[in-house]
Amino acid sequence: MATEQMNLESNSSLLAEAHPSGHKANRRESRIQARNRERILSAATEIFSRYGFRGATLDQIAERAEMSKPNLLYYFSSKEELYLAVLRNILEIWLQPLKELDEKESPEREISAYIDQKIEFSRLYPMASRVFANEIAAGAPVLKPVLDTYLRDVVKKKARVIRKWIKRGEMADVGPYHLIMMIWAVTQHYADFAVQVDSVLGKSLDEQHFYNQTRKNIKRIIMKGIFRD
Amino acid sequence: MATEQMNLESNSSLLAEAHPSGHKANRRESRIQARNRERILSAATEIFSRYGFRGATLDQIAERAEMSKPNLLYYFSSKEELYLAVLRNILEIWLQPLKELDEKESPEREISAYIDQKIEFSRLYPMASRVFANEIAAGAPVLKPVLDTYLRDVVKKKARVIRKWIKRGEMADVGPYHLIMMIWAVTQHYADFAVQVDSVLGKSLDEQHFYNQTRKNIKRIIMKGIFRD
DNA sequence: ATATTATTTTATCCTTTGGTCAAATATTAG
DNA sequence: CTAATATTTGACCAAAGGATAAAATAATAT
Repeated sequence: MATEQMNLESNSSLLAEAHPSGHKANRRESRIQARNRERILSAATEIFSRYGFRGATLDQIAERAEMSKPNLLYYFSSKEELYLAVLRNILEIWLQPLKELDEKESPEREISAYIDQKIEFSRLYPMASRVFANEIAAGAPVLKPVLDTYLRDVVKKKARVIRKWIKRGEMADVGPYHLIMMIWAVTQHYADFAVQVDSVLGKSLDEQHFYNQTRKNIKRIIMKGIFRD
Repeated sequence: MATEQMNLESNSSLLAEAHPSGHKANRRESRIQARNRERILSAATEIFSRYGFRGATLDQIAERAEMSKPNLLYYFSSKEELYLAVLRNILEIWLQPLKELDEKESPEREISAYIDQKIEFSRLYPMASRVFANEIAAGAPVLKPVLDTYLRDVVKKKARVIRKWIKRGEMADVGPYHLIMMIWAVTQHYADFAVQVDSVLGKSLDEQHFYNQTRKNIKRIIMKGIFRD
């Protein structure tokens, strides 16, 4: 079992919380605390990805994390809090690559790099991707406020970058938002629908050959679709 | 509330079941039966789409369908059976457009039509799309056998069609499977991630202008990506 | 109209689940 | 080594959830 987990310290003020985990005002996170928190988050990511927020049970998560349920609740005092911690864990790195789009670089290089990073995310954190997808598909009960403000602003800013490239005649005149969402859709598909991909092709992004082939195909079509060759 | 519902009689042997609803060997479906079944399926689609199989509750579904829970269970004798009925309802029409890809027609026309149909599906049945997405993301506990056989075969057949077009030099040399999945991903995105789209753009496929703009953008990029202009 | 069948509801059962408590058991500090 | 603190667990609880039984109410057929 791939212990899918990612680090994220820079909460950049969104979804921020007073205490690192809503506990008492602890002085510092002990080694054992850090270890258990991580184990729990990893287990939770797995279970939430499979059953969604409502469908996941603390018993399952606790079992995956190899500890008793009360022990789990000692670290995260409610299911909601745990779910929030998992989402917080995901959102920032999900969005990070987009933030890096730089108008001063060539669109070819930038968009190509963006696609690479998104596919890499799908490969490294498929479960996280599915938790995120699940939250969105469920109507984003938790993330909606963040999407409405933070995500919206980031995307708007980057749409402006793309528009600039278009005005400079460096790429085709496509809807910037649609382009961004198209890249999201295609790259996440291989994580969110991994089972379907496996049914149809018998392959997964874990296989390097398939991974590269996927990357090449996606990039070929999109790049050719927005640049003159 | 759009009463999202679709008809599907031709079960084409997959996911088939003995009796129309697993009940006693009823002679015929009465008017009231048909009406209630439909109401339940519609309600179930809505609730399952929001909470997944596990997260959905019969109470919620019954309430949405405006009947008591035992009454609901009179029509579908278990939650599983209801879920299966919903999925059955979805799968065939989800796949129908792909089946229509015809090698004797020009790839431009065929792929263009395919994209159109998939977007239309996202517009008409967003909840159904999310139920399907949910099932897949959850590891396809119910649909896996069907995906492994039926879906696999259909896609393989159509990949062959695309390969033929490529050999004839009528389109670019892209991986047929990746092309198909790319179209799935992009078109479904607007249904499965509708909330996100709304957060970022404040628009939905329900708005005709946005619908057309989306369609145009997707097709522009993909078509340009696989055809020389 | 009456018997038969179909539909609906009320009451109920049993299991699961999120969460609490207080008692143990480790761990760390002095 | 001992006191204080942190971690862990077993026993519970109340609410929710899937499902059943049996009685009541409608429809339909003859």
